[in-house]
Amino acid sequence: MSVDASVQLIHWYDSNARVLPWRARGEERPDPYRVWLSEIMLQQTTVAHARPYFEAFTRRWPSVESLAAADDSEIMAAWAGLGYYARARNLIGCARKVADEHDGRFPDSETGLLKLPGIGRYTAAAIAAIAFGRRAVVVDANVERVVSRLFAVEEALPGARPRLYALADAITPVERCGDFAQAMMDLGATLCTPRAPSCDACPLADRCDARREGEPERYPLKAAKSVRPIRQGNAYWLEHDGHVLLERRPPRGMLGGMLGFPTGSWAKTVEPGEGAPLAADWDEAGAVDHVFTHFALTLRLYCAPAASRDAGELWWPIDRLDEAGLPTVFAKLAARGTAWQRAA
DNA sequence: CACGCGTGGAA
DNA sequence: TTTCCAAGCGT
Repeated sequence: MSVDASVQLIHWYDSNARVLPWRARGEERPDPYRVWLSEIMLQQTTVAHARPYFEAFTRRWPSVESLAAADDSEIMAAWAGLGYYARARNLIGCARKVADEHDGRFPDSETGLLKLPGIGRYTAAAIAAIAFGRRAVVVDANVERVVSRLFAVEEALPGARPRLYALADAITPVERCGDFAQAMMDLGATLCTPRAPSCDACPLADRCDARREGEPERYPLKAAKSVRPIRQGNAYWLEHDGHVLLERRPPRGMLGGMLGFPTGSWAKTVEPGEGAPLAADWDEAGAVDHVFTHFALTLRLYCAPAASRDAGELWWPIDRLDEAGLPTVFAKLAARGTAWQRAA
């Protein structure tokens, strides 16, 4: 594929680009803060899922300085439901570093951006290209799919990554590099899709080796993946005077830094009632199932009234649990606990 | 470099 | 119902 093919793709993008809230309109350069925020939210996340979060964040925190000044707990709660919570912790660290050490301006080079928490190779390249017009090789899962099809790459992921990167590098132009990157991603998201790609509408169909072979859906080849293990555990709903006991989870690990109900251990098999925060007449209130990336979890819920509330503990008003910013698995438990409370 | 790390929509 | 997967990063 020659450079004029990238021009061809950008031409397609000029009339087919998706309208997205973080994209600048017309000639103006997009706001680096909004580009950064969108790129973090979009990591492993669909546009449809990220969009309302982006709208809420930018309305509440219109600048990196305002975000840097916000409380951790407010930002974590606003992120609740978006998943991969390390992104939110790194988002906070990055905003404060930019505000405190870079005078509120994002670095305009890949190497500068790479020094910031939560910004890896893809995101640094994307921000450099989209926000600052730099020539950068932007390779995400969309680009890997498009490139693997264009050149019918027979090597499987993840081993093919260096080869796909080199191929992407070879077709990346200097001019309008940010638009080229977004064009590749829009192409992957709308036409060159994982299943049933719309080759008939593709601006690069006449240059696509996979299309020529007749099985574009076969690419990218992927290594076989392992089975997802199943774990179980217990969760505890302790109630007093219209409040329920929550705890802030440790800053690292599963759901790190988020609020949740006390739980015992999560393991292949867990005894009923294991890990209770205190001795009580626990009432069994059913169970919830939840599937994470690398394991499936069943949590049994135990409910009991508490004799008192200790200072230093986090007791949340039950009728305002929807404002607590609970990760989805705990939001499911909250629904069961609320049902138990109403029944009692 | 392999693994840990969420979620919800589509087929 | 199950499987796949979506603008990856940190360790």
